[in-house]
Amino acid sequence: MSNDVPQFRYDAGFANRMEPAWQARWAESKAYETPNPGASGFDLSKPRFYCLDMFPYPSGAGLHIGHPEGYTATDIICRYKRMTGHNVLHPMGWDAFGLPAEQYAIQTGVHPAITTRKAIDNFRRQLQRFGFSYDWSREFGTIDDGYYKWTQWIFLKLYGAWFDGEASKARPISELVDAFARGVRAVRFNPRADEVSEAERARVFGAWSSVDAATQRRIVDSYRLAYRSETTVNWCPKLGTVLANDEVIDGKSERGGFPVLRKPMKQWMFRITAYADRLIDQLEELDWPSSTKAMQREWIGRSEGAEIEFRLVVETKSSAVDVQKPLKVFTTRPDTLFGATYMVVAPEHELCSAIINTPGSADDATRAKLAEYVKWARNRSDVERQESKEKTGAFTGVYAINPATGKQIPVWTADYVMMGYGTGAIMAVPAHDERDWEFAEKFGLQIVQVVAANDQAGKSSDKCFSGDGVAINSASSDVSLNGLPTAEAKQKINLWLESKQIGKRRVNYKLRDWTFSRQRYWGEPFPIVYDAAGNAYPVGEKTLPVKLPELADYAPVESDDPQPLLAKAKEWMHTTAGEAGVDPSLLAPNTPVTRETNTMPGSAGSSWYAIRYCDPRNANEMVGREAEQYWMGGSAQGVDLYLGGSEHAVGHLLYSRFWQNALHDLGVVSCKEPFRKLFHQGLITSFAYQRSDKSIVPVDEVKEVSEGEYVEIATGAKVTPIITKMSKRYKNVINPDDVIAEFGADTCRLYEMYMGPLDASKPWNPRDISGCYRFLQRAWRLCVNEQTGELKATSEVSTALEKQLHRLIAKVGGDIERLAFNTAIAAMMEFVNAATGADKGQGSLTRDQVARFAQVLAPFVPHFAEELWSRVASGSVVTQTWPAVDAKMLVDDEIEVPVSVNGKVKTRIMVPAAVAKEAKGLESFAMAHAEVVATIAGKPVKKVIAVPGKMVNVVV
RNA sequence: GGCCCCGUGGCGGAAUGGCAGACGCAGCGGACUUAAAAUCCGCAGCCCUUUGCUGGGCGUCCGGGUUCAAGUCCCGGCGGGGCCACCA
Repeated sequence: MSNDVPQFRYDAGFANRMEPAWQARWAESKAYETPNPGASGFDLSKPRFYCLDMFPYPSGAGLHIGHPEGYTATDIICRYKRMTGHNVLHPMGWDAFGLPAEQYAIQTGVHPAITTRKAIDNFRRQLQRFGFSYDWSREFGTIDDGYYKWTQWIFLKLYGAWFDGEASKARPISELVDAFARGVRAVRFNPRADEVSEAERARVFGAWSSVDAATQRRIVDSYRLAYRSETTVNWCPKLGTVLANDEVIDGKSERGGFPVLRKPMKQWMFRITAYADRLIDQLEELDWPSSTKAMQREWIGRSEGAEIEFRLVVETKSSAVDVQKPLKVFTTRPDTLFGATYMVVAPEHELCSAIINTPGSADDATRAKLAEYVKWARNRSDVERQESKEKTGAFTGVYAINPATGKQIPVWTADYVMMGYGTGAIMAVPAHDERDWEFAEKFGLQIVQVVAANDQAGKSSDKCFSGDGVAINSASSDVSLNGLPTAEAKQKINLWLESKQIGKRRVNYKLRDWTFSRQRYWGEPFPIVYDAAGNAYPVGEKTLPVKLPELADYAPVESDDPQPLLAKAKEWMHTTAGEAGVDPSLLAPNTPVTRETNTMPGSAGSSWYAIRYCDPRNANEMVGREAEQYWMGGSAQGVDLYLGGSEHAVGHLLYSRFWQNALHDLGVVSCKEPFRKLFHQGLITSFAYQRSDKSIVPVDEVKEVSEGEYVEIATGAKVTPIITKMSKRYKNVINPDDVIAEFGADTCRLYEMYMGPLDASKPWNPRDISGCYRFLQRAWRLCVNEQTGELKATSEVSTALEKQLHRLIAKVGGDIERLAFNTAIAAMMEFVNAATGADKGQGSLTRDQVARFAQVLAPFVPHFAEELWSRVASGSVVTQTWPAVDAKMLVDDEIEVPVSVNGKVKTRIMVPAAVAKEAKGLESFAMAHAEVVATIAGKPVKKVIAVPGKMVNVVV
């Protein structure tokens, strides 16, 4: 380090001194705080811009280099929007309840309330060091009781509502009770409230007041949007909790990768399935990546088909298996009914247990084998199921009658049929379904072809054909499908089934209701208490929040018998109805009650935080009406830009939409969809090295022996550089703190935006970052004297540079709008290169040009821009108006137009701009041009295409 | 296996159907310097040709097609990535 480094050189030391200083000034002047409608300083005439980052989960490890990628992008847009006259809402907060924090606490032995607060403080410090323009006055965490109070309130709101299938919207539960009481048959109820049979519904209509209270309660409860149900759930013994479907990846827990079993348990559920159609249909209106929309559509998995009833025949004479009760199946191919040669029920299907538990329902040997298979299938984990798709199964001993052919067909059980989808039973058509075909081949079951492929009918009978074609072998005395194309055959058979009352059209969904209970400690308690009989009562709104009790021991006990942790907080758990604020007309205040001891999942708090930011300090409402309508309502509904990773495509992004829709139905919020525009930033990857056996060597165990040649230090063996996810194991994790120390925050921000398109996954290259660093140094030297720190400005205006500056302003503005930050930065570099080239020592930009250049830089490198601005004008650059573009400055007098012959560029000619902007003029100008004439060399011209302002193509 | 996205120099990447390779990294040459670093100026897809100015050919994974014109649109392969995956 020599001491002749100029005092005002732009380097890391300089950046690290001045950046925190500007951050302090911004905080002091509340530069980024946004008033709400009605507050002083609020200007209703400005358009709004609500820009939200997916808030982070504050982990002990601190910020990852991927975080600032999205945050820098939104920061640039927000800064630009402020400069172009918008009211910008740009908040930040913490998604802080949930498994990872609890697991970290268990590992470290420190309470999650402490570790989480510490992690939040560290995250906030790191984010602020980047100079992001968040409105910190709106900050909150999902663990704040002032926030989770309203999470609980929303739970109660949805608990107190049901889904009216007729109106396709949620309504207060009181309206359902009214409808029952008045016997209004016109009200069609949620078709998936399966716990109440048609018969029972018919019975209570018009006789509601004479139905006993317990039955009333059971019926009403079965309609609620939040309900308790005994269903098969994902149980993870190692984590000691139940998990939602999106938290289970390939049969293992998303957190920790532990095995997950399926287990029947009584759980709080959300009836998200009621919204399946709306969640699909409303995707149309959203400006979202098409891949994410596709993922949501597939996750919801709507499919149309028919439900068909098969009469059962029990060979042995036993009444134990109810032969009156037909076996229902769902199929998307009712047209193949004539080819249904056997049936399969899931091992968990009630038919299996009925046969196993009833001696004589089938012969003893068959029953024994069935019992053995069902037991085996139940203990088989999802991982095992996915590893081997070899078909397994057992005969149940009973037969069914194919209603089309009238033939007896065997009923089997096999774990390739899922209990959770459709009715848990299928009709098997081995000729036209690959799975059925495999199963039939293995167990020697009959295969009957009933659809012929359109192109070569009947040729491929040795293999299964699952496409559409023409029905064959499908006729009885009653109905014939022969000769009909698949679509028509479906229609005809559906009509026939309906006329015989043995089937009906039906839509099925893969989407399951949202499992909402967790047996963990670190989450929101449910606002629910139970009486001695186990009936649930909502806690009174006035007593919210139900605070999470202090608990010293929150470690899970690995077990197959789920026990909620909050049951350990005995004093908290046992209370009275009055204490819990239960409506005294339901329970007398002195009635002893126990609190629900499950907690809500991590996804609860994140399902509505976008709404709360509109009005985060409101103690009386979850959100004030005026604030919500201004920031999220109106013609452009929802958050104007929501940015985050694509890993939340079906979890968080679906749950949020569900809550938003339901809250909208209930009149709590004015907008139906939470996120009008969504964008995913790409993954930042890193370099690592691979041995010849594909194993990966940590970066610190490798050295470069020559250009592009790397060896493993320990062995001297050659290794190949590869691009991979950052991982502690590979020692290729980039820490933002280190990058800032080496280059400053502005350079780090700039590089992350310069790496490539925002949505692309791209590798971090430590070499490339110096390009951005050098750019800032060049720009600095262009405008500032490094020795004195004073502005370097000329008084001579260069028209060329002035034009280029206007182009830059237009280009950068347009690129920001389309989130193309890399090309915006490239344009700035070009500008600096041109201006540096014109610099004869005293600068080439005027004071006014430096000012506008600083304004263009401000969204990207705000500290740098402030530092520059402070040398040309007073005030802060971040509150300036975006510089104007003069359209006249964007055009040249003459433009260069390429002339090609037969599509190949042969020459370039200069054309007056006025001539070039019109096809005819351009054509005649070009054809008269000496160079063009020479190029054509007298060949006969067949055709000339002149594209105004672009090019001329001569066809000879 | 199904669906979606992608394939451009040594590398990251530019390019509303209209001049392929902007900008940056790495590289090369020059200036400044005793020297190096830094900085500034310049060169730079590949191949052939010319002493040189130059001239020519081939080029966006491969093969077809549409078009006056294709990296871009269509069809068929190959390769990479993501998501889903026994959903009847």
